[in-house]
Amino acid sequence: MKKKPIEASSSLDKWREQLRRGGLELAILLSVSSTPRYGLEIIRYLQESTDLVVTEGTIYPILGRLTRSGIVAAEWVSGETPHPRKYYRLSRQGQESLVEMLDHWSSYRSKIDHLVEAAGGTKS
Amino acid sequence: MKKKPIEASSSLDKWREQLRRGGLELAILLSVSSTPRYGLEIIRYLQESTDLVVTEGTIYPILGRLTRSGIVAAEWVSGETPHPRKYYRLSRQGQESLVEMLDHWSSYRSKIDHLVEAAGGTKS
DNA sequence: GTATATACCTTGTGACGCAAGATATAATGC
DNA sequence: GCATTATATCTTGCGTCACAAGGTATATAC
Repeated sequence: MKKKPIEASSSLDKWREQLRRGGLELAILLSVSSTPRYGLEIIRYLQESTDLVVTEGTIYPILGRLTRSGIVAAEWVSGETPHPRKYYRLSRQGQESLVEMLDHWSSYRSKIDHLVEAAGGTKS
Repeated sequence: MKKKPIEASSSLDKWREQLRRGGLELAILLSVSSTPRYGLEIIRYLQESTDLVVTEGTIYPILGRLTRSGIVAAEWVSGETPHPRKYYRLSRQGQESLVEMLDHWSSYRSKIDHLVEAAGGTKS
């Protein structure tokens, strides 16, 4: 028994997931924008600094995509640690993309907040 | 050739889409939270007040899902307009969900903004 | 009666995140 | 040696979702 009430993914849970996904790429880019980081390190960084939970199955495909499109650059570093690590950093193009993304994020945030205010008009 | 460089949906475009999706449900709920609205009206409202572009193929499935899960309630109104309209409003449960979603949105926004600040630390 | 306008709904497609599992390397325990 | 553990990266398969495109319904205009 026990069975742990698998009402698990309520529509609210799903929504939270969806929202998180929206900013995932941005969060990852921000993680490697000021200093290079490797995969697992990004996961830990996001968890520690924002409690955003990202798993390996999520992050590696995204990093691969970002690398292929030239937004981040990857470099293997071995010898200093047990297992070689692949460090990612923003490319020149990535820096430009990031600026645009931040701009877009800020504008998007304002739009939602505007809706919230418009809707909350009845509140005291 | 010609071929029109179908770099069409650049990775940036895709990202913008993804971000928008994250807040879509919230935006729709906010649209009907202070006053009932029908489908096309929601589309126009979002476009006019936030320039968020949502199409019918997007909104009806979402409204259907929200109705099935009891977050919004739908009511047909006919007779007063050429074509009958289906008005949506927040249910009691929907009001509770909305409060939680707003709370979550606010927290999520802070997390991303926190990352932005952390990353921007190097900027002169 | 056909064209136009408004409104709602459905189907097919492609992208995506992610759980689960595979692979690699090296240190530690016996 | 050989198994275990720890760290690290990568891949596969599944389910979900937004959305373009196409379909249905109603009423007015010509």
